[in-house]
Amino acid sequence: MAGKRERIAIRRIDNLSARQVTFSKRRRGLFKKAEELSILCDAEVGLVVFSATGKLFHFASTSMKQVIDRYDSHSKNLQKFGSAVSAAVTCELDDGTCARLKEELAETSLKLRQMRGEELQRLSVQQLQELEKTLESGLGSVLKTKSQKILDEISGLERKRMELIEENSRLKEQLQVTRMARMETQLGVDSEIVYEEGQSSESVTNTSYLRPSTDTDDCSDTSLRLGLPFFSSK
Amino acid sequence: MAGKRERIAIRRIDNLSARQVTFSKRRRGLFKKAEELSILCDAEVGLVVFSATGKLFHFASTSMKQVIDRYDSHSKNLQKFGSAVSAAVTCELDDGTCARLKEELAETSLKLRQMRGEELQRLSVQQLQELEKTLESGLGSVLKTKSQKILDEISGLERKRMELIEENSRLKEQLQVTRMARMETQLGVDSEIVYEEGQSSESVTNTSYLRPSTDTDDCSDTSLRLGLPFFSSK
DNA sequence: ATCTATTGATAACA
DNA sequence: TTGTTATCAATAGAT
Repeated sequence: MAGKRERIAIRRIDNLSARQVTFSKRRRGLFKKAEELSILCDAEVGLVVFSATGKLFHFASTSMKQVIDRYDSHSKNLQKFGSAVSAAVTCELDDGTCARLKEELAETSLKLRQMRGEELQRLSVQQLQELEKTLESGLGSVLKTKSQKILDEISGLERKRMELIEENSRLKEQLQVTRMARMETQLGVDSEIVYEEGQSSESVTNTSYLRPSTDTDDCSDTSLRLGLPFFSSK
Repeated sequence: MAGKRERIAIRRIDNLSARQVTFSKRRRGLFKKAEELSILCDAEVGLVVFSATGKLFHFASTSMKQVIDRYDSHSKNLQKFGSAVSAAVTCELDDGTCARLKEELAETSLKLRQMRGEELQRLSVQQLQELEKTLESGLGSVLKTKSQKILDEISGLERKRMELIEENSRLKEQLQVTRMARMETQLGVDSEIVYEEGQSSESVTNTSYLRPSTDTDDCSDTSLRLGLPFFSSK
């Protein structure tokens, strides 16, 4: 049936459609792996891909802006120019703020890591106990919020479903009226027209107007019935 | 011989060294696939990865600058002013570090608050699920660490207890020897001395030397017995 | 770092 | 495009 697969050389694929197919498949795989790496290893990952046709695809574990900023700050440590004096002054003015920020960040991220279960060795049993309480209460809130969201989603969907059911009923009624009008029209013309139209019709109603007596009880439109049969209790 | 490999769940790897090993392996794989995609499908690819320890890894099929510029021009129709005042540009670059720190701090403390169960409303069910996993795994680590610490404390106390018991034995022996010597001395002097010393003694052994026959089985040092009453089975 | 049993990705085909 | 399958490639766990 399928692929007698061979290893392929890593060079541009000449065939256009094969190249496009491969692009789709490998792109998905690449993005999947990028995300997995960021989750598994707690890494910050940014990935940008432009197809040969110029279409953009991107992924960032945090945000692309953050990744790019961080990348710039890493690689631009070796870039000085022009007004070095004013730059130095400006920088020094901010040093105090920066230092404080760094400290605060260090402390906050330590707490975060500890909540994730890292670097617990230095904590006392007492502190661990407190952390445990905090985690349990946080977990409780998360579970509660999650449940609420799921319930909200369900009722939203239910509402939409009801709206669609209503609309369906309206459409069905209109359809019925239209068919009636049609039948009355037919009664006043030559029956050959029925033959011709029967040949060319592609509508979902096909030839049902030829047997109007079964129209209301043959359950022709099953899409209206999903989960809500006519005998539904109310 | 080698790997009984199991599928792994895509969630943060708790064990630090395992996480680092996986990071190395998967990072190589990811970069390889990024390059292959760019070659095979004639795509422009940019990939940036920061390890959990902050180390930077990057790949670009053309140049990172070009990729980022192209990304910006695609995603931002609201461009910044070009090359206005060089001083202003310089300032922004230097502020970059500070601004980035602020951003990072904001994000980190948001994550921390979310782990404590606050500000969960904006999260999707998916994200809540992730948070739940993280909390559960963190809680697991905390409980494990706490248990270990308690066990360590217990064995530490046990060790000290044993040391004290040993020391006690030594002291008892010395005491015995001393008494013997004393008694021998007493045989040659007035017995009144016994009375005087009995009055001034404040040692835990108090006057037990008056009844040496019970000395070896009366368990004289009660400080070692807390929670271990005399009738304790042993 | 090196080695494999396995899982995972994907080239060719439908 | 989507799905299937035979194969190749990546990699988790062990050494």
